[in-house]
Amino acid sequence: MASLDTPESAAPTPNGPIDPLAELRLALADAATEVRGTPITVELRLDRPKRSEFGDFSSNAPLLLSSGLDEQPRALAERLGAALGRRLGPDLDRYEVAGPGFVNLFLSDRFWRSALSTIATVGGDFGSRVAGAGVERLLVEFVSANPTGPITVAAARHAAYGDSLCRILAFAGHAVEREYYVNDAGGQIRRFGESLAARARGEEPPEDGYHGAYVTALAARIAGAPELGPDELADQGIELMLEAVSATLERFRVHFDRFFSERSLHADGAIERALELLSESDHVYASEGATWLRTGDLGDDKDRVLRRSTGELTYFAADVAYHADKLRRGPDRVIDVLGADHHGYVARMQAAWQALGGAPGGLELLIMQLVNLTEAGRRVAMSKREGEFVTLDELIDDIGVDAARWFLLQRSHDTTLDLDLALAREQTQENPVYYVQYAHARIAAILRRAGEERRTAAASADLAAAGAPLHPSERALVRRLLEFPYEVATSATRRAPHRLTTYALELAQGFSAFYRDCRVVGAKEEGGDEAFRIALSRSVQATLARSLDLLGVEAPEAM
RNA sequence: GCGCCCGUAGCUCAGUGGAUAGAGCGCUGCCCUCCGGAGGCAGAAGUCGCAGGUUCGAAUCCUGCCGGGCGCGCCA
Repeated sequence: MASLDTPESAAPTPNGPIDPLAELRLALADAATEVRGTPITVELRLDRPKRSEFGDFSSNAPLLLSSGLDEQPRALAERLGAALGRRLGPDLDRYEVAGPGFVNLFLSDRFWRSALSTIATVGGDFGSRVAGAGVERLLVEFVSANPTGPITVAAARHAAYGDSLCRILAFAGHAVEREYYVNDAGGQIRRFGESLAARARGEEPPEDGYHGAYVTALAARIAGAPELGPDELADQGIELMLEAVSATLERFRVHFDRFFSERSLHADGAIERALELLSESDHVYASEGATWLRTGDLGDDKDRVLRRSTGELTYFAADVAYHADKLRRGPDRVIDVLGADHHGYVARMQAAWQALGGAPGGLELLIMQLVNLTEAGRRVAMSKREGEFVTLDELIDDIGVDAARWFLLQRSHDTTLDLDLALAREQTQENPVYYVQYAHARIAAILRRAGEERRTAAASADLAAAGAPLHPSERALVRRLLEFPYEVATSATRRAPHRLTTYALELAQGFSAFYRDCRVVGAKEEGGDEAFRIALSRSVQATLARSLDLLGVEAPEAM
């Protein structure tokens, strides 16, 4: 059963009734306080019942509130329903007490009309939050793929997820900065340079080097490559690779505010400064010729090396310095999106964060699981070393940006994902992304057909005024719209963009049912309310467009 | 061996304490004088991995097993 409660951080804004459902929840809490006689401490929710005979909304509040009281849940439910009825007045048709102690609410047309009126007034901002408690300044790092090769499908999932998450967080009212950490230092860069040097001379790269065909092509683009040394080649190769990566990401509608270079941390002494800082707080010690961070005392399995016995700094040392930099910039929260192969890294990074003086919970490490591409049951292998992989550019060429983003976002980030290329390639009803886009385009066609005059009339009509009785499909569709603010808030707090693919699909289906049952243009002929239906269609269109925008998918006017 | 993630319909997966567990694909059967048929409707299909526990109530929380993926460097 879908829960319609609002997460704590998504309290209704003080500047107006932009969320009718939140108002309903407030009325419920108010009524519960009256019935109980003392302020309530438990979180009360309004659920969406699975069966229509259980009402438009359902609450289990009596079951929760009766604990510790003498009163039976059903008796409490009866009093709660009555108290709620006094608050909602004509917005409530009736309530029923059911099961072990649920109170089921049946709202009136007056409620639905008034709710749509509110949604239509808010327009494209419906579901967004511009103020209120819980707004944070967030620094989100994602992708951060090594600049030694093209963006792969695995990194593409990170890109789609991180970007969509940022869009959602921003829409939910947070201030978001997006950052890409460029691993342009260390052993792999040396191997990259050596591989370029070998290819430039027409030789095979070293055993542990990079063997992809793109390395040869890259070497060919560097002027005078055969005469250059590995370091110089690596420098130029990384520069070219980063340009390509950035272009691919922009093509994928993913934009970063900053590319943060690992090498710059070495160059400007930031790592040394971070080490000094940690030494002052006694988190660092020397042993076996190396310098260690005492992560074992802070939840990690063991201590970790910052400076090798050879004198070289580790990748970890640079990352610690990077996070010291993030911390110094003062965001309320730092979010890193990491690959599944980095989950062993989480404990030491959290330990380092603590050692740096970061607030508990101030660093959030999200682990992305892997992507498998399937094509007619066959799995497409991906290994950057062997050069046998599908790049994001190839994926986009194959199935398009919209399908690629939708399918990569469709599943929870912590589950492995199978992407069926054959299905994603379909431009028919079998493909959910086209289904949703089709619904959007169809509404656009209907509104075009309605014409300027009817649209203007609908825009200026008093939607909340009494009118023709609403069809069940109309009420169901308004209710689906009302869930949008909750879905946005939940997607944000749970870092779960995939919820919006489900929501968009359900909203599109709700519109299809409405379209089947109710004429929009010419509604009067069947006793319907044309202005209401036009406004409803517009609101659905706007909410579909917003949902797709948060996913980074286009909402076409025509297909 | 230890750690993280996962196990829900034939397939891919939603569903982080509520009533008879859902969607998409696939399958079966219907519906185009009707605002976009690139669509819609109906149906078949499930021991929610297994076993205990907590609870008025568990796919959901706890414990133990089983199965799969990924990790466990003075690599990045």
